Amino acid sequence: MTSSVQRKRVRKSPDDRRAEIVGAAAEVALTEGLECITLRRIAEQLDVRPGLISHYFPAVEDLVAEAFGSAATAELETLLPVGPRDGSPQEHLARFFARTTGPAYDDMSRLWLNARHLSRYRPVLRDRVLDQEKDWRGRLSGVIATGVERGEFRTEDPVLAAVRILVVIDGLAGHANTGLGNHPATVTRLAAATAERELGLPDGALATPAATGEPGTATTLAPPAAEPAAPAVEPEAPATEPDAEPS
Amino acid sequence: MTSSVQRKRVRKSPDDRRAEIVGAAAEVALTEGLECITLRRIAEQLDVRPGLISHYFPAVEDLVAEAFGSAATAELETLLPVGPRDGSPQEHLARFFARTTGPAYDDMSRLWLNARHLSRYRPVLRDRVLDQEKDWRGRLSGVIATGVERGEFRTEDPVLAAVRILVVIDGLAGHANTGLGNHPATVTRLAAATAERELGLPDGALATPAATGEPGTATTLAPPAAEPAAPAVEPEAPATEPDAEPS
DNA sequence: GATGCTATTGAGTGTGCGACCAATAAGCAA
DNA sequence: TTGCTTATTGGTCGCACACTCAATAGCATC
Repeated sequence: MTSSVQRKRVRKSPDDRRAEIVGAAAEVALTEGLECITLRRIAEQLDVRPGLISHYFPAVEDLVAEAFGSAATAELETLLPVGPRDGSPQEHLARFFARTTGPAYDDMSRLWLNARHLSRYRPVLRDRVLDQEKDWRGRLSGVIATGVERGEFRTEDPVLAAVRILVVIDGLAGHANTGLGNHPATVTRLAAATAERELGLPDGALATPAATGEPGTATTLAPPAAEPAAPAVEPEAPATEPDAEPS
Repeated sequence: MTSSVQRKRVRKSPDDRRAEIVGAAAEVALTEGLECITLRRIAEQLDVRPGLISHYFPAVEDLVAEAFGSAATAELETLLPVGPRDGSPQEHLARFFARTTGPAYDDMSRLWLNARHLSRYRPVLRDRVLDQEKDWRGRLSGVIATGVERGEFRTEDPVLAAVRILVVIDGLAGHANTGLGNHPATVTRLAAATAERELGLPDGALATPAATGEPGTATTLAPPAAEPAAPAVEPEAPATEPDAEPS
């Protein structure tokens, strides 16, 4: 009896529900930030009650780490797919830079920044960040090593080269996120340019299709050489929502 | 009457008090993070009541921005002093890299990371971050421009070179803060190496005193040389406290 | 030594957070 | 259909936060 209507319940298998929760949290993390992963916010997203989230993740910190791991893993998968390499390592890297310096990567770079900062206070997240760094480094150095084997690249230490490349990308990300828009191509060019230097490639070898203007005048002082062959992969534009204030 | 002892009050001039508050907030920002700048925390630091902080900063967000600006300005001042240049631009840059890639810069790089992330949610801080970026960029490009005038450096666009250098430094900072310690010298070398390339300098020209091994062989494919000796410019060790959980 | 200005306090408001738990209903198995 | 397991709910607790404001006391001035 009584007027209080009982809420309709949808009962799902723990595995499904758990995956659903992590998915929602990853989405919130990408669009609004890791701090916005709260019991109430995720519950609202899934149209369930906060208690349910607590049931699956007794400590929210674990959900935060899981959400970051999920998002980062997914991004790495589209960034450097491990499966059938349909192109040369050089083409792979060119696509890699095209995406990481493009708008499609904005959310992800914000998330990396977010995770790096937050991992200062949250040990579980911190470990996840270290894991992801390892994965990204491993995947990238793998591509590089393959390139070296094929004689496309020349470097003594693929891992070191990978780390340096990732460092530059993160640096660009940090700056891009603060400014209103992205950096001009002359700045983002730094990423590919670093890679070219690390891998013994000619200037412009890893240039983004769009930036194919006058290669050689741009980079530094070098009057270069090779024309950048156009690798044909343009990243899709991600749907982004306005941010929310977490405090 | 009554047993409740009244708290002893120390009355100071608004200017002094305000400066004191900003100073305390800057210290907390550097050691514990911008999120730890709360009315209670800063009040405790100064042994006053929270209400007093509110009195000087009706919106905490303003204090946060002020604290960041204060800390960043101070750091820039020791990093690239504007006054009497006692050395050549090249020496200036070498010291710049020695410090930015050393342990004395740890707190500051964490703070930059912190501020960049937090500025996503706090407009006032965001503006401050942009201001500081402008200052740092201007100061660094100034040194570079001087070097160009003197024929020490060679670059088409000092500002572009400055931005690229700062991007690399921030990238290193982000990675260093996540990992347990700092990166090995082979990675941090990336910063000076980028600058050398941007400025048309020979490899190793900006190397840290310690890393001054075999200039010219080091940068990319070559095995790095010297073991770290005692650097001439040794930064003071900052007193660091264990972190607190801001939420 | 008295007076007035104001820097500082103490007490309180409302909000959002994670965490906890007994009660409840969904849906599978008998 | 009946019963049982358990996924899900609703409600509550305590804490930390920013912010407000009348009351109070330090101190310069007279």
